[in-house]
Amino acid sequence: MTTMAKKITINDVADAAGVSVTTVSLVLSGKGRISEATGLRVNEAIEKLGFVRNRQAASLRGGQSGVIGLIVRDLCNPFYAEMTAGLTDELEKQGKLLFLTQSGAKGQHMQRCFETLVAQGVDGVIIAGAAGQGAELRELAEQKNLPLVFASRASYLDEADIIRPDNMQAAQLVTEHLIKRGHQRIAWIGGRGSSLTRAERLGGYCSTLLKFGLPFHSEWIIECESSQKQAADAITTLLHHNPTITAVLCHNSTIAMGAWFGLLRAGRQSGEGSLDSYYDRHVALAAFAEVMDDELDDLPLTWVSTPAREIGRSAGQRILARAKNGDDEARNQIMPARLVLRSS
Amino acid sequence: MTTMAKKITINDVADAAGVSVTTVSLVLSGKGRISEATGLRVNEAIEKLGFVRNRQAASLRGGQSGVIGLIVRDLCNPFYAEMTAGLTDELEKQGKLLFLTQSGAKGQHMQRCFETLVAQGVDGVIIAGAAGQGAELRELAEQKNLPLVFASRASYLDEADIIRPDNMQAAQLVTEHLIKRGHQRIAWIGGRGSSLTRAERLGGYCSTLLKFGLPFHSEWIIECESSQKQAADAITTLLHHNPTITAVLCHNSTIAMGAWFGLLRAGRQSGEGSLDSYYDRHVALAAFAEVMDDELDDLPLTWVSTPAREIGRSAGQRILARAKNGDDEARNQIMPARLVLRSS
DNA sequence: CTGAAAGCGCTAACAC
DNA sequence: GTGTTAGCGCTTTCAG
Repeated sequence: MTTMAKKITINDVADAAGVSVTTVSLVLSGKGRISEATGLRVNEAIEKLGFVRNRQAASLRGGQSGVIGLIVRDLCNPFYAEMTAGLTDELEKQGKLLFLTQSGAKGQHMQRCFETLVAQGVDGVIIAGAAGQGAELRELAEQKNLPLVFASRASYLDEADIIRPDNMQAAQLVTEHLIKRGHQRIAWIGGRGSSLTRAERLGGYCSTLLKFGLPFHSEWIIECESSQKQAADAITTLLHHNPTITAVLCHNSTIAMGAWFGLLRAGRQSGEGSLDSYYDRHVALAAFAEVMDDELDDLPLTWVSTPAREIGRSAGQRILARAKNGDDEARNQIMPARLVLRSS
Repeated sequence: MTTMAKKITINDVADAAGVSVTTVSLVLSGKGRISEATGLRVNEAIEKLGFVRNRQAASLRGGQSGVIGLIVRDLCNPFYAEMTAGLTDELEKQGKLLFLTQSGAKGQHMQRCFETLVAQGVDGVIIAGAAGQGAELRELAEQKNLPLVFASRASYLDEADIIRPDNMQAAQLVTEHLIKRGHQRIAWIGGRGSSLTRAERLGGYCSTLLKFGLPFHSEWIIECESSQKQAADAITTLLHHNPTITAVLCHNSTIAMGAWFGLLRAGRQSGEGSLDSYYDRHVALAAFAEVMDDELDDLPLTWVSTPAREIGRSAGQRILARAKNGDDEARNQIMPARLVLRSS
């Protein structure tokens, strides 16, 4: 603690530059037409004094705070972490800032978070993982006349302004890919029955099978925790009882890793080769990936990705658009998945 | 967009309750002695009007904003994600809020982030992953008279107010554990040579070996990316060339998973049993874990954890303490690791 | 093109 | 206990 550095305000700058505060403010925001000379003088003074504009005061008077609030269910979940990273990137790029709050796994603190953010004067709120409180929140936001955007992993019917992955299309994409590679007996491993994301993906998987006139067996759909060990065991059992299966869809990267080790153990390594040469020996693996996982680079599998980061970015653009224009345009934005092929 | 709800201020509340703004303010902050009756009346009015206090205005006048800024290197890194989660938890518990910014992997945006946070009037800044810019930042903060706390994964010599894991102690802990279980030939797998965290851990590992008069072989220390495949290959090669090794320390959970599969493949499964019965057959595995990883539950290994979440929490407490008291007390806080035993 | 002055919503002296 | 009043630092009419 050297010098109790007195806070520099635009008044000080105005004095130093020999102009009025209005002029300084104008220079700061680049609004009114300021003569080159004055502008220069003001900027010099700013530089010299090390002035930083107090945004709180600015927004108190002006209106927009340049701050967006995020309520995220659980930051440690890689999907949300990645989404949040994408969001801050986008916001910072636009010169905005983010308030981070966590609603808790079951959304216990949702209400409190929302209130806090409102009190801070945010220009909009993004909810990542609504935990079924969509309707109330939307009402609250409307009351306060505050832009609200949802970013989710699956669709919630009662919410309107939402950005989410197209889980069904993702599943269709990867299923169709496997079919086109000649696979006719495609199984599914991973996810809990209660997962909405999984349900949507299963929809895409089943519908694609139907579309190609392929058989659908509910015994080929294995529920399983996201654990490599469980996945390895699951795939082993599955193939033991259903040796004709030639391809397996994995609900996420952990499952995929586990499945791969399971295959290794069973001597039926995954591979992308044509069926003719691998029939009855190799089983092809494909997986869903919400975040890029370096681990997957080592595996000979094809995966379909719905970049969480992109969802974060879009959510950022969206909330800013809504905060700027009084109202909004597009709603219910669905982010398509991309197929990433592997040979290895 | 139903009604352009006019913003409610304490003036409205004061009117509605038939008191002055001071009284309302006092009730809000619970400071002055307010009579039971008035307090009740004010709160009723607040409730009825749906008033939310504008914190920007409050902090503009009062001083403290109740907001802390975080500059994190990369949110997608599980360590930082967990740390950030712990931090927001702590702050929210204390009624504070967090601004989240990302400095980028190489700290490219550090300066800009810092400026932005200052402009927003934060009460303090936490830096997670300083990327060697500690000194400049500390100077900047001192200039602005702003509390600054570092949260790191390893020690940076030029930074003072820092909270970090005790990597050396962690390594000592786990190494000593292995030795006490009878292991005398302990190898190391994982991490890049450029990692400071790894260097500190290696220090603890080596010094413990020395302390117990055990041999140290540099060939037993394998550098390796955090990939299961590479870890599996590395441990296989290692044991092939050095079959007498009885235990392996893994730099993180991915390495541990990979090592375990490598052992499986080689038929030398990890186990915690006494050496007598497993000698020359089983190899014991131990690992460092910065975040709890469910995957590890499946593995028969002992690990030592430095909870990233705790570091976040401590950083939160610390910055708040510094923001409250003009100055600080403890510095360079080192978070000890905890040994978690497994039998399985 | 630039300046004077009126607040944004709230808090903190200081009165009563 | 409660009311009056003067700002916090900035933007924004409205005059020059």
